[in-house]
Order: sequence, then C-alpha cells, then structure tokens
Amino acid sequence: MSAAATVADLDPVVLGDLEHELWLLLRRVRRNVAERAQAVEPGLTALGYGVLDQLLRDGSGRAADIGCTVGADKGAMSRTVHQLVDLGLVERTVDPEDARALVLSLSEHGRDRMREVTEHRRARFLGLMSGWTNAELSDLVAGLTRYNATVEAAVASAD
Amino acid sequence: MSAAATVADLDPVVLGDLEHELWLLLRRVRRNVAERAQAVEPGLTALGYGVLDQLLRDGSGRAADIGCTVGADKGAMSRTVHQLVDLGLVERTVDPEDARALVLSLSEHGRDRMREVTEHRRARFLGLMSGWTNAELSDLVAGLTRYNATVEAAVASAD
DNA sequence: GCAAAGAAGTTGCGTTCTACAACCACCGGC
DNA sequence: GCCGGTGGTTGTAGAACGCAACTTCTTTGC
Repeated sequence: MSAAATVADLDPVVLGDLEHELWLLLRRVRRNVAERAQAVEPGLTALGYGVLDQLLRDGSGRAADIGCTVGADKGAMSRTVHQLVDLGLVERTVDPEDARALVLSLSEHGRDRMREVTEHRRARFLGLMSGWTNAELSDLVAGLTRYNATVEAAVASAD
Repeated sequence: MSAAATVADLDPVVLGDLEHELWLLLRRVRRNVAERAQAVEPGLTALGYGVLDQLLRDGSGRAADIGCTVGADKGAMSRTVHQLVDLGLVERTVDPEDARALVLSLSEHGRDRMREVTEHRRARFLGLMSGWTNAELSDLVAGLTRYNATVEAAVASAD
C-alpha cells in the first residue's frame, strides 16, 4: 500500500551521511568563497560575493528580497550594499514605486569583474572535475537545487 | 577524439548553478548546524558538533587527524576538545605510541546525546522530504560524497 | 647518545562576521 | 491625519576563526 519507495522507510545511515557531507562541504567551501570574493575585489565580503552572484542571475532586485533569499540579516545587508557601492560594483537606485526600498543592479565594472572571476574559476574547475561527465554533474546540480527548494518551501510554510 | 562526454565541454551555466546552489546551501545549513549543536548541549560550537559526528563514525581518532579532515585550525581544535571534555561528551586519552598526541572517543553520555538528537532530526527530516524517493536521496548523497572527495583529492595533491 | 628539525597541543591576540536592538523614513488602511 | 508594518541605517556585543609564539615530545642524522 506504500506509494512506491518514498523516504518513509529511509535508511538512517543515508540521512546521517547527507548531514555529514553537507557539514564537511560547509567547512571546505567557506575558505573557497572567501578567496573568490577577494579575487573579485580585495576586501569584498563573502556575503558581498553572494549578492553579486544573485544580481548576475536576476539582473536587478530589491535589497530586502536579496537579503531574504540569501538568508542575511538586515544590518549585514545594509553594510554589504554600502561596501559594494563604494567599490563601484553595484548601482543603487530608489524604487520609484516605494521610496523606502532600494533597487540594486550590477554596474558595468561589477559585471566585468564577475565575468573575469567566473572565467578563471571555470578553467580551474575543468581540471578539477576531469573525472566527471556532464550528466553526472548536471544530476548533482539538479539534486542540490531541488534540495534547496524543498528546504526553503518547508521554512516558508513554517512562518 | 574526445573521451565521450566529459566536463571538458561543460556548459558554463551548470558551473555557475553549482556554485550558486552550494553557496545558498551553506548559508542555510549554517544556522541548522548551530541549532543541532545547541540541541546536543547548550553552548556547543558548530565545530564541536562536527567533531562529535566524526567520532560517532570512526569510533575514535587522534585530534590532529580529526582537525585535518574537518579543516579546522590547531587552536580551534584545542579549544573545542576542551569544551567537549568539560561537557562530558568525549574522553581524552594520551596516545600510548606518541605522548604528544591525544586520542579522542565518545563518552557514554556523548553517544546518548548524539543518538537522541539524530533520532529527533530524523523525524523532522522524514516530514520534510516526503516528496522524495529513497533512490533520489541516495543519488544526491552519493554525488555530494564524490564531490567532496574530488575537491579533497585536488587539495591534497596541491600540497 | 646528542643535537637539530619537526609535529602535537596550548595560549593569546586581532580580525571578521553575525545577531540583536534601537532608531528614522516611508507605505498602507481606517 | 493617525497607526501598524516594512525597508533601511547605525551601534554594540558576542562568537568563531586564523595566525603566531611557545612548550613538550618524537624522529632524523651524525
């Protein structure tokens, strides 16, 4: 009567492994992100890099929305935005529909810097992942994306 | 002449997505890990939780080795170990083969606490992942594990 | 054996990031 | 026009991490 093989009969070891691997990943990637941020511009925060990445995807967005998606505090967002503007990486505009809100978008300089860093990263990444196929990598990305969406949905419904 | 479909002809978007999802994941997992650590024992560090998790898997190990696998500083490890011992979660023994090294192992109390937290986590996790099949979850864990191993191998070879 | 090189751990210090709170400016409904 | 709610700014305290100096012990070389 069970709806095929859902996680209801989950092997506890798999859950433990998931959290274990995520934990290891967290500690390993931390420095990596910091390095990438420094490559974009010396003194750039990891959070700043994340905001730039988000802007590179969405084109532009309101500061509060971006802060929400990356899970950042209001204060941290405020300071980060100021830093990004001072570095000339993002443009800061007041939303014409809401004078409280700020609309952020990548400056030409910011876009160039991100493009350059991405290109550099890509070269290193290709050497790193030489044993992987495109399909395997795509599957991993798809799984991560779905996992993120699942967690986010759960958090949103628990408001 | 290419060896089938390796990542050599990788779509740049996939790489961008991977790093994007990982970045989002890490910011989300951070709080989660902190909560889990607090659940084990108030005041417990995220690093402390990681050490406990590692000990739960390996049974016991030398402090330096654990610090290496989790990517922690010597100083951070020293402080964390003291905290874990003070909380009665781990036992601290001098390695009979090397009087400099410390051998760590979970105490009975530590094992009980970890078991309880894991059980509690598992219940929440089952509700969260109701839309997933065991196979999908296993694939994700396998992909993450392999990714971690790939990155670690690259770091190790660049010594 | 003994001296030098090096690894394991401890401790102190500075930096960085974050979470919390108080505050101002602006939108919305009544 | 007043009021609750939201976006943003600033200040502050706290935690965690990395770096470096120092001690103790092992190992290597002579």
